[in-house]
Amino acid sequence: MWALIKIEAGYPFLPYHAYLCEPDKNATQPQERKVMHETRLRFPPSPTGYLHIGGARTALYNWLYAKKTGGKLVLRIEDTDADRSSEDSIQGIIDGLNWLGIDWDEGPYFQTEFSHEHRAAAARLVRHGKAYHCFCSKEELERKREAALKAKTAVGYDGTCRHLGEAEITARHERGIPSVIRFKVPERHGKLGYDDEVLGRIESDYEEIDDFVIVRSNGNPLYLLCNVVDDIRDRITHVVRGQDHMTNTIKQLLLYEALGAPVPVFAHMPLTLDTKKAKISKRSHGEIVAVQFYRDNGFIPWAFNNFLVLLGWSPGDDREIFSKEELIEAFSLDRINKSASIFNYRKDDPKFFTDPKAIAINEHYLRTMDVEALAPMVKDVLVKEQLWDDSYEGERKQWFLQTIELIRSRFHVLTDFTTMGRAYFSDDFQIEEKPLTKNLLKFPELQTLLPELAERYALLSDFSLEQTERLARECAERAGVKPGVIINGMRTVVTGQLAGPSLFEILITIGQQKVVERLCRTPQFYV
RNA sequence: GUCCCCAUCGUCUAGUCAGGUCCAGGACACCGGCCUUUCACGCCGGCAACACCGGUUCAAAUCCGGUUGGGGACGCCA
Repeated sequence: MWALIKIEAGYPFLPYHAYLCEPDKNATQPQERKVMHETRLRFPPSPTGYLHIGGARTALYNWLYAKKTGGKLVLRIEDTDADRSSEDSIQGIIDGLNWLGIDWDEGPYFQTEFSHEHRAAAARLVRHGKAYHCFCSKEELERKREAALKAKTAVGYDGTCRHLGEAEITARHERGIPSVIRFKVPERHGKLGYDDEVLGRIESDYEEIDDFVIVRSNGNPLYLLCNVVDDIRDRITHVVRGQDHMTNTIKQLLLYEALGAPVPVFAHMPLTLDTKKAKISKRSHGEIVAVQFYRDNGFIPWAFNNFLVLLGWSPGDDREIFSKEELIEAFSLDRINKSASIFNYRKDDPKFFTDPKAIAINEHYLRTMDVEALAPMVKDVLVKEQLWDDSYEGERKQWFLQTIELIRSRFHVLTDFTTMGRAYFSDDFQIEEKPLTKNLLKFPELQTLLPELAERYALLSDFSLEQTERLARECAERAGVKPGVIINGMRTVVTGQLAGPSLFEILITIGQQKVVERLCRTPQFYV
């Protein structure tokens, strides 16, 4: 069981380390022998919308630390607010985590399934005089709050019901006056605090802490309480969450104490802000902060994780690209940054649809990862656009892999295979405006030259790099134009693109028959 | 208004705890060059920051104090 070993002077709590120790009867100084229990972390999203990048990053950090320490990650859906929770968002969150490849060892648990425990805990606190019924009405409280705000004085509960007598409480209950349960913050002087793994020592004056509500008037327990009760039950050893929870942590410390439970290690990660330095949220930023958006826009899952982890953490050296194993190895809580980072997405930027660094990291993986590993991801986007052919996994597998290899260095996201790379997988593709005018319309002679060249290509028994290039250059020479005119004209007609790989490589890849057909179609673009 | 947290290039950051090796390193973005049938990749180069003031010290991005700025919390939301 838990052993309480070391008391830190001046604080009513044991430092967390103490709770992670097992007593050693033989040791003379048992506090020096720290036997760590299995680390247990949790990701507790509230199902009020899709998974957004802040949540994903929190999940990632928890997951990484669990993996690093050989511990467990618990997924717990905090659905205590029935009004705002939805089945859809539960599924959305799970889908998002699955896509990212963040797996969990236990759960998903649902907070509502444990409400009896939360109520029992609240009842126990009341019984022990550590919480009390408060009969102040919402309106009254709101009025006081407004007044305090207006008078520019402290905003917070004034303790009206804190000292109500037994008889008075019973009387009010009998009269049917609704009440909430408030936690009774101990009357102590001095400070309350904990050692944050990221921020260091965090302290707060007891006087600053208001008696907070733990159970609503309808009997439903609130987050502050549920969260602690669940963490105790789930034996959570490390709480890694955003800095927006810092004031909650102070209050929850009191709850742990009142419930007689060991305090976990806390690590508060910096928040991710938008380009105007406001906290990112689903409501004000929409799809650009949704994990799903990155899935749908051709991101490689691990590349996205790699980007996210760098938003507020660094390994201490110059490395930025990590394999899963490397990242787990390199990750640590104490190298998490203290200051908030900005998610530098560029709204309406024609070149970058999100943070340029995210795209850069994605490109890196897209261009360097093993083609065999990339192929299934390319398959997914092709399937979605009805460009997939089963032979790409059968007799044309080599062709498929080589084609990916040929075209990927120009791509940024997976969906580029279906847009810029469309002509490799389908005859139904558009000629882009720019190459049309620049490479085709500008040279009317191509209307006859390209079909002529097509005829020669059709007769070629050896449709090779050397032969296709030789005939193209001969064609240019006969017509008295620069080879580039022929080459870029062909690129345009064959791929629809202004830029691409070496043209003759393209021809071989697309194949003799299709190349001939496409070259013959040249005149139709001039009408 | 109160409390808490934070502060290095445009952005992500290294360096801060153990002051000198930092007229501050890397990445992305941007600009230029090389390569080239195009575009990209790649390679080479460039631009660009210690918020401010004071103190401690032989020496401060680094330690201390203050100022300013930014963020967060202050709910019968999570």
